[in-house]
Amino acid sequence: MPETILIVEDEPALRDTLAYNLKKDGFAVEAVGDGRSALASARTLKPDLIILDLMLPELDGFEVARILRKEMTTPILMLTARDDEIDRVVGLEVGADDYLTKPFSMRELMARVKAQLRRTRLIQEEMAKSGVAQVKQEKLTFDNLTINLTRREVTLNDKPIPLKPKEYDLLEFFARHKGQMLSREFILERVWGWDFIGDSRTVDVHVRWLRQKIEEDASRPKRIITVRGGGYRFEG
Amino acid sequence: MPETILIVEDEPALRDTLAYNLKKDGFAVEAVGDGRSALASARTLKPDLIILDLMLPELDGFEVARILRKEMTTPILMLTARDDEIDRVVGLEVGADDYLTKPFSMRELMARVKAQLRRTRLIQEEMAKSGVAQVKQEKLTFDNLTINLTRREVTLNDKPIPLKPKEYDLLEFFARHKGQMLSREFILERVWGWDFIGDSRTVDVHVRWLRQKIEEDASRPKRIITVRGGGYRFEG
DNA sequence: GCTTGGGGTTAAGGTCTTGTTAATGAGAGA
DNA sequence: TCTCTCATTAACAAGACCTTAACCCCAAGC
Repeated sequence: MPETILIVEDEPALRDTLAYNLKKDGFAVEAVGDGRSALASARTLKPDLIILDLMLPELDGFEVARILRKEMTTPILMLTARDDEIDRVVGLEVGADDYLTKPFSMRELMARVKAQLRRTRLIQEEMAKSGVAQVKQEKLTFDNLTINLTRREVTLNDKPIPLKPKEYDLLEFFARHKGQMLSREFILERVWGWDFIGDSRTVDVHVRWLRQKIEEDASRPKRIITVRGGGYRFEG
Repeated sequence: MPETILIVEDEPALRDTLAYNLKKDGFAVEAVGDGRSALASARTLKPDLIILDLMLPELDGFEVARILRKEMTTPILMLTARDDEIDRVVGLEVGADDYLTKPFSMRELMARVKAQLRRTRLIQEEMAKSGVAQVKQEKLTFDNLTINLTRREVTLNDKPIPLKPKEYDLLEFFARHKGQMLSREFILERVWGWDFIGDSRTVDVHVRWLRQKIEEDASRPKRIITVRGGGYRFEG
């Protein structure tokens, strides 16, 4: 439900500030520090907006933007250090949707993020209006398991699986972080909310319910793997 | 065919500079100096983008933007004199897509104009690809339920169903977003308006009334489905 | 084999969401 | 101004859902 934002910034201090402020405003935030992880995260996370620093280790922002542009229409907000890079950033070469020149104020960034997201929503609206209301349905697919983000519905072998709200949230979160080991604390923070006070065993219970619904054999899970002493890992 | 840009700026010097530079880059430019003409031009000209100064005689930029937003999705780039107006400009109150704080460089303006237009073009391509009809739809039909958009009338089994204004708005909105989960907040924002302050339970009540009128068995709805923890979903 | 600790499993409250109804208020039109 | 319609909100009921806590089981180390 909350909109997801991917931050790609190698400088830890700025990255944290960005993440903090966006979270405070109710966004689901994921932050990475290099180009290669950026690609990976963008692909599995399917964020609603990407904040991308131009200067990056491994694979610079130019490259990342160019690649992502071919794969998705997700709006990209570029962070540049030098004013004279603007032309390349916004031009056909990269195709960012917006940019900010460092240093910038957090207020300005928030304003631009919101403007960008609102535009996206407006456009979808427009598409719906101009005819058959078939907006593209966003989905995450793993074999015979599909999570339809637009419908907030999960199907297994094309049969809808009724999930309780928290189960769905949890599964979506797992799916967006496929292959990563996720500690109970991390899951609680992101799915339940930073203000959740309670037992981390709560996660276990929900995992069990999920397993019963999406695993072939819940007692021998293949999708949601237990990492003893660590947490869980979703394998797809 | 060149893209058309409408400039709304009361200061002649700046207006001419803007027009000159945009023309030089191949845009078709129309420039006006006050809010009232802005509305008129925007309506007849249907520009691809509007550059709108905040401070205007007759009708200020806030008002102009607010009015135009309800009529069209044309991207609006706001020019503001003061940094602290950003929040209002980009916020829900006005809904500009981008803004520039005076003074700004022409290069920066051009960059933002192009970014904005680029995105619009991208989206249109996307729309074309997904085969969305260009023609305005007159009716939306779902089995035995028909929504006549031009007449603003709903029939079930060819029998007209009397709907109250908000009920109709809500139903049309659902219909245009068939298959999408819609949160109460989203519905409120779109059907009630950006500026609606109030209880999200309001939606529930209207949904109930709608269900009573268009569902076969209102207590076991097949069209307007409750998505627990999420909102509602119209299934057609 | 035994011990230990983490994870699995279950069911009982307690809490939160939604459905439903009715009263109040706002606004249009007579 | 009065009347009527419609929108909004409050309040309660019903039921779905979440959390906790208790108990069980298994894996790994001894």
